[in-house]
Amino acid sequence: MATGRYWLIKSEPSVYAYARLEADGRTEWTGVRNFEARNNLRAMTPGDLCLYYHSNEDKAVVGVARVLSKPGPDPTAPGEDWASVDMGPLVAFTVPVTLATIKATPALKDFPLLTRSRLSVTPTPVEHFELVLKMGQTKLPKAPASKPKPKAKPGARP
DNA sequence: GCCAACGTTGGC
DNA sequence: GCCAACGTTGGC
Repeated sequence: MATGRYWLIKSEPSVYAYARLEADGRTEWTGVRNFEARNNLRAMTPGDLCLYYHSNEDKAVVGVARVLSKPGPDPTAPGEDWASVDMGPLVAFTVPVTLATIKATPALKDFPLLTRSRLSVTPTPVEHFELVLKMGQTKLPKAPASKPKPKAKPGARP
């Protein structure tokens, strides 16, 4: 299916904050040194959306990033079997969704951020993605990349 | 700054 | 192939 998958990626804000991704416009997501996280990176396809979590200092999901390239080798580990992808900013959350809030939300008790707390790249079920987005009082920008226009609902607005 | 969780390494 | 030791992540 053309519809992309959903992920959660982590970064310490002092190392690479979401605001910096917005300033840069695009960055190569490198430095993942965990096999499972690497395999998750390799499963990404362009257009996939990632919740962007600030670990340590903020402990909150602060925005949505978008995968801009196919996965490739991680240039920061030449000759080794790691992976990277290009990421770009999509939208910053109106309100950060804190870890405390997530933990206090029963519908998110199986959110991989909680159940796989030490993994820096985790797949995220679409319902978790949408709920966190809603909790961040944020909507995705309309018609991002290569998706067909949404169909008008029959008998909708005048 | 401490500590729990857990992935990774290396000895046997 | 098991398991203890070690290192790292990340919350508190």
